[in-house]
Amino acid sequence: MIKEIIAQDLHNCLQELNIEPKKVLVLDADPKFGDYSSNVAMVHAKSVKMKIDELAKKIADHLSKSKYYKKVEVAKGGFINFVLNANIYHDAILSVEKSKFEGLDYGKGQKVLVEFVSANPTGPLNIVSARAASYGDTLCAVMNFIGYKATREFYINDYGNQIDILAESIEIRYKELISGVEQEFPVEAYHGEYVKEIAQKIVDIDGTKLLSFSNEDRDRRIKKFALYEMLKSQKNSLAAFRVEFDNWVSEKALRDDNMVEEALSYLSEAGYTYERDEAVWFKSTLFGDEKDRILMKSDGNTTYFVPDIGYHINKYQRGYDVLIDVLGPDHHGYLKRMWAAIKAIGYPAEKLEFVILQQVNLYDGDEQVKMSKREGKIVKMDDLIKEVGTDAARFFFLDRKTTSHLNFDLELAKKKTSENPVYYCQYAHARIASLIKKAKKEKILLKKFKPEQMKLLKGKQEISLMKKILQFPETLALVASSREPNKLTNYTCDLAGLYHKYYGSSKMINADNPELTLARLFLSSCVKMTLGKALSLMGITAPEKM
RNA sequence: GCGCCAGUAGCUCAGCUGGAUAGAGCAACGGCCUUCUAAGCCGUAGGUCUCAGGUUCGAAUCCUGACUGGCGUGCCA
Repeated sequence: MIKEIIAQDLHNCLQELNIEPKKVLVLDADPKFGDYSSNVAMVHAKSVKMKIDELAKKIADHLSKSKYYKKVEVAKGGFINFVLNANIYHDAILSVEKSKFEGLDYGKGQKVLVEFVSANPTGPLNIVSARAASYGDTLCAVMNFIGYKATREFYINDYGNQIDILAESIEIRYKELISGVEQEFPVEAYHGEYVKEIAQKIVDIDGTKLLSFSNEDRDRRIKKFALYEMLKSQKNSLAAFRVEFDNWVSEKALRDDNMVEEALSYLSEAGYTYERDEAVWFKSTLFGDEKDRILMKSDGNTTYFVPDIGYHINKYQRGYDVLIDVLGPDHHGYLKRMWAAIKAIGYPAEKLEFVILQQVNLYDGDEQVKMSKREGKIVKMDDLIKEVGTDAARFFFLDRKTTSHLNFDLELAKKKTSENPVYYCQYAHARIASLIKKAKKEKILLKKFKPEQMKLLKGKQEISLMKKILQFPETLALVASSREPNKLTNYTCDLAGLYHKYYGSSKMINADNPELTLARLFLSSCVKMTLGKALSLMGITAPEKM
C-alpha cells in the first residue's frame, strides 16, 4: 500500500520532469539503505540520454520536496533510497487495525475454479492428497479473502476400471468372511485393510444375502456401498484436515449426462478425429501436442481422456474466468493434450491453468519409505494427522514451492518440538496474547490507547514491524496471482521473527511509561491480528496460550 | 530419443518474477531467565548460487549448450 504511494509519486515526478514514464520497481530496501528504494533512474537514463547518477540526483532533488519523505538519497549504482516520515506508517497502521484487512479487492470478483485432491475413491487419502489439500485450500482461502470468488472442487472418479477392481476386491473379502475360507487374491486387487473393513460392514448389514444375488446385482450393490463408504471416509479425513469442498462432481453423473458422447462429437464435428487400426484418434498434434491421442480404443471403449475432456467442457460451460487444475507430477504429460482438446473445441485455452505439485518423498529418519497403494503400504492422511497434527502438517506442506519435491521426514515431524517452524509462528501469537493479558492484570488496558500515541513508535524495530504488517495485503495478492501459497508461510515466519526480536530487546510493559506501553501493546496487538489472519488462511490454529 | 521439474551453506529450503555485500530454519560452537511465555533472543562459523558461454547499467534469477538427479513418454486412470 505504501509502495503504491511511492510509485505514484515517482510517476508524477517523471511527468513533471518531462520524462516518459516506464515501469519502475519500488523495492523494500535493506534497512541500512532506507525504507524503500527504486531503480527509476537506471530504467530511464538511456531514453533521456543522461548518466544514471545525474538523472538519479535530479529525480531525488525533485522528490525531496514531497511531504512523505524524511530523506531521499542517491546511492551507489543509481538507486534512489527513501526514508519515510514515520507518520506515514502510523496512519497506515491505524487504518489497518480498523479494517482488519477486510475488503481488499485485488481479485476484482474474478471467478476461479480450483480443482484439487480428486483422489480415486479406491482407498483412504494419503499424504500426496494431503499436500494437494493444503495447497488448494489455502490458495482458495487467500483468493476469497482478497476479492476473488474461488470455488473448491473435488472430482470423483467413480466410474471405470479402478472401481471395478475395488468392487471385486471387496467381493473376495466378503466371500472370505462368509465362508471362513481364504480366497485367491489377485495381485492387481486392492490389498489394504480398509477393503476388509468395508466387506465386514456389508456382512453386518446384509449378512449372506448377497450370495443369492445375480453377479450383476451383487456387483452393483457392492459398488454403490463401497463408493459411499470411501467417499465418507475421504470427507472425514479432509474435515480433520480442515478442508471443505464447495463442489463434489461425480464422473458417473456427468457420464449419465452424456459428457462422453458430447466430447466425442465436439471433436469429430470440428473435424479433428480420424480412424486408424480400428481406433478413433484425436489430431492433437495440430494443437501443439507431441503425438496424436487415442479417444476410442479398438474394443469400442473410450480412454480416460474423453471423459476428462467432457469434464473440462462442463467446467467451461459453468462460466468461470479461470480454471485451475491441481495435479500430481505423474500428470504433466497430460497438459498438452488437454490444452489441445480445449483449443480444438474452440474454448480459450489460456483460461485453463495447471499446477503440478511435485512428489512427496517420505522418510523415516534417513530411510525412504516406499509407498504403494496396491500393497496397502501407504501413509494415510489420517495417520499423518494423528502423528503430527493438522497444524504442523498443513504448514509443512505449504512451506515449499509447488515445483519442489517435498521430503517429509516422519521421524522429524513426529518429534513435535521447536524444529517445526509452525511453532515459531504460533508462539509469537500466543506470546502477544499472554502479554496483553498480563498488562490487563496490571490495569493497563489496550482500549485506553489513543491514536496520537502512535508517534512514540519510532524505533528501528518498530518501523520494521509496521512495514511488515503493511506488506500483508501485497503478499496475499502475490500468493493469489502466482498461485504460490508458500509465500504466505515465509511471510508469517518473517513477521513472527521480527516480533520475537522486538520482544527480546524491548521492555513491553513499563509502569514508568504508560504511554509508550500502550503504544507498544497496540503495535503488538496489530502483529497478533495479522498473524492470526495469516494462520487462519493457512488453516492453522492461532493459540492464545501455549 | 523427446518432454516436464529440480540443482543455492553439512541438512531442509527462501530469494519480492532482473536489483545493492545471496538469506532463514535446523545441525555445530559461545553467551542471555530471582523481572512481560527461553517453543525465545544475541553472537561465531559455514558459499566458485552444478559448469561454460550469451543478453545489459546490473544475472542465483532471462537465453543457449552441457552435466547430475527425479518423473513422464501405453489402445492404464
